[in-house]
This record gives sequence, C-alpha cells and structure tokens, in this order.
Amino acid sequence: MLLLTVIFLIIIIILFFLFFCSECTVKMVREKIQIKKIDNLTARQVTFSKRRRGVCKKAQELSTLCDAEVALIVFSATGKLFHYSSSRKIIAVACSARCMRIRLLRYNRNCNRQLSGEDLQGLDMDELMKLEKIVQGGLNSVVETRESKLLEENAMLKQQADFMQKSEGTVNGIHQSNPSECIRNSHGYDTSLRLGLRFSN
Amino acid sequence: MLLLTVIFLIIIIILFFLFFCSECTVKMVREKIQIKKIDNLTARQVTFSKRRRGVCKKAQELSTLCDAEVALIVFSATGKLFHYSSSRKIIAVACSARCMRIRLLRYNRNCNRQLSGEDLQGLDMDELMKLEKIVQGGLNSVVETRESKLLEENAMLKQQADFMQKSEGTVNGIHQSNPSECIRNSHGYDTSLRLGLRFSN
DNA sequence: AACTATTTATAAGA
DNA sequence: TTCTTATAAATAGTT
Repeated sequence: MLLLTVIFLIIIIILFFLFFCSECTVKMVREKIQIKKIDNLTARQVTFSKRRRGVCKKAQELSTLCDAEVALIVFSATGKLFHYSSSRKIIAVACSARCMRIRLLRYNRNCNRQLSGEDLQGLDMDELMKLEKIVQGGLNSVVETRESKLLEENAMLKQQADFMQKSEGTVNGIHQSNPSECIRNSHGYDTSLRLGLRFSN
Repeated sequence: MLLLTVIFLIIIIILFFLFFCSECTVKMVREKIQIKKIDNLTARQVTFSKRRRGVCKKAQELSTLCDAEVALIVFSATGKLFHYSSSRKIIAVACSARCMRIRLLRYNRNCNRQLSGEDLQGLDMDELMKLEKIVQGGLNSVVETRESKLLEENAMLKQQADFMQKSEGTVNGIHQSNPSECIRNSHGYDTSLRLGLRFSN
C-alpha cells in the first residue's frame, strides 16, 4: 500500500514537473516577434520566402471562400516580382481605372505641359478611390473634346515610354546580374521579372 | 493509507477523463474547413470581413519585416474595393508596365484594327512576366515610329474610354444601390468604390 | 461584436 | 532550401 502511494505521488510530481518545465521553455524558445525590418539578411530572406507563400495562400483562400476578386503583387528587396490574381481581369480593371484617371486629370486641369516622371510616380490606388466621381463628371468631356486632344494624349504616352526607357536595367538603383535565378509560382509560371524601373523609397 | 491511495486514484481518473473529454469535443466543435465557396451568405460575409483584414495584416507584415513592396487589391462579391499598398509607387509601376505591354503588343503585331474590349480584358499580370524581353526588343521601335503611330495610339485610348463608359454603373451586372455604405482602411481613407465596370467571371 | 477552442502559420533550429 | 517542432496568430463556430 505504501509502495502504491509512493508510485502515485511520483507520477503526480512528474506530471507537474513536465507541466511547469514546458511552461518555462515557452518563453525561452520563442518570443513573439516585433514587426520591424529583420536585420539579419539570411533570416530576412527565409522569412520573406515563408511569409510570401503564406500571404499568397491566404489571398487564394479569401478569393475561393468568399467569391471575391483578389490580386497580390509583391516585389522582393532584390526587385523580383511575385503575384497572385484570382482572375485575369482584376489587374486589368485596376490599371484601366488608373489610366482613365491619369487622362481625366489632364483634361480637368486644362494643363498643356507634358506629364513628367514625377507625376506618374505620384499616382496610385490611393487616388483611385475618387475615380467614380471623376469618371461621372469628366467622361463626357473626354469624349467631346477627344479630337482636339489627340496630340496631348500622345505626349503623355511618349513621356511614359521615355520614363521607362531612362531607368532601364536598374532596380533600386542597382544593376541586376542574375537573371536566370527565379522562383515558380503556384501556376508553374516564372514570375521572376526585372521591371526595368527605378524603384526607390 | 488506503484512503490516500483512493484519493490519488480518483485524481488520476479525473485527469484522464478531462483529457479524453476534451479530445472528443475537439471533433464535435470544429472541423477544419474546406476551401470552397461558403454557401451561407451571412457566414460568407463575416468570413470575408475577417479574412480580408487578416490578409491585409499579413501583407503589411511581409512588407515591414522583409523590406518588400506589397500591393493587395480585393473586390468583394458586391463590387467594393479594398486595397493595401506598401508604397505609393507599386501600383503605378505595375500599371505603367502593363500599359507599356499593351502598346508594345500593338506595335509588334503591326496591327491596324482598334483594340477591342475583349483584348483589354485578356491582358493582365500573367503576361507581364514577359515584359522585360518585350521592352528590350520593342522600345526602340516605339520611339522611332511614334510619330506615325499617334492616331493608332489614340484609337486604343478612346476604345478604353468607351469600354468603361458602356458598363458604367454596373458591377457583376447588378446596379449598386447603397453608395454611402463604406469601410475605412488602415490609412483612414474610404476605399469603397464602385468601379463602373462589368466584372463577370 | 466578443469569446474560445481549434486550426494554421511560422520562428527557430537542424 | 527543406524538415521538424513548438509557439504565436488566425479564425470557425457560437453567443
């Protein structure tokens, strides 16, 4: 009887020991990370690889579960492009809307100077939220005055082309040297791409 | 002594009971979900709201931790737009690249017909991965022949405008009726936006 | 909107 | 890079 009691006591003690031991190691082994730039290059690259896949998966799931259209665009610090889009149209829609806005801005301003590279850089989705009203108010005038605006439009397009050509071959101001290294996405495509655009913060 | 032993036995039994009880309820209370469209409308909307915030947070974290440029664009099933972008440029870069590609395709094809709505819908990021080579091979000819192509370019732009105007006010083929309902993003902006574009699958 | 039991993502280490 | 493990984080179901 005494022996039995001792055995049970030992079992209880072992259980408590295991419990508290794991409690202690919790805080030793892994702390929650701070959301700030990871200093160590290797760790940053590993985390990028893991989390990029994680975000992409989440985006896909959101699209499938909730019948939503989702597009995700990621440029690594080395200038590689990765993307996911739930349908072929979502990027086209966003870009068409943005192109519309650029052109409508020009009409509404009655501005004759050429659109500069800086103007192009400053336009993004943050400004798209005002698109609807601008489209409603400005589209008719676009159509009505388009004949007299042909050259103006083309000046803008030409400037866009020049802007891209000027920065050709540099990303983050550094010439890329390893074009063959690439990662394939979930569709099996090579999405590694040097965009040929300056991309500074 | 006997009493003590019995007490320990009872403790052990209770522990095991609790253990197995929780094991059983595991499979009762929550199964892992299948990644397919959620049938119930309310559940789908709730999940959309939760997961959209989740993906957006993940995108932000990826950008901060790994020094990457990230853009996320989400259209809900009702046509509302939500987005996150780590810098003001990433969408502009993607759109500029896409616009370049549309125009270069036209030059390379030596095609005189007007770009149709279908052509616009078919172009997206999947094709952007080939951009660099096209830019390298085609940009010079763009600049050289631009004078004779002014009208052709404008035909394309005009067609884009018409395409947007034709579908004005409908998303997924359904007229929206609640323009005032909106959700603010992390920047505090109203990103709810009816794009005025047909958006079918 | 809040809770919580569970699944999922992922940091650290190998 | 990929695997494992243990913890942190996200979230499905419920209230």
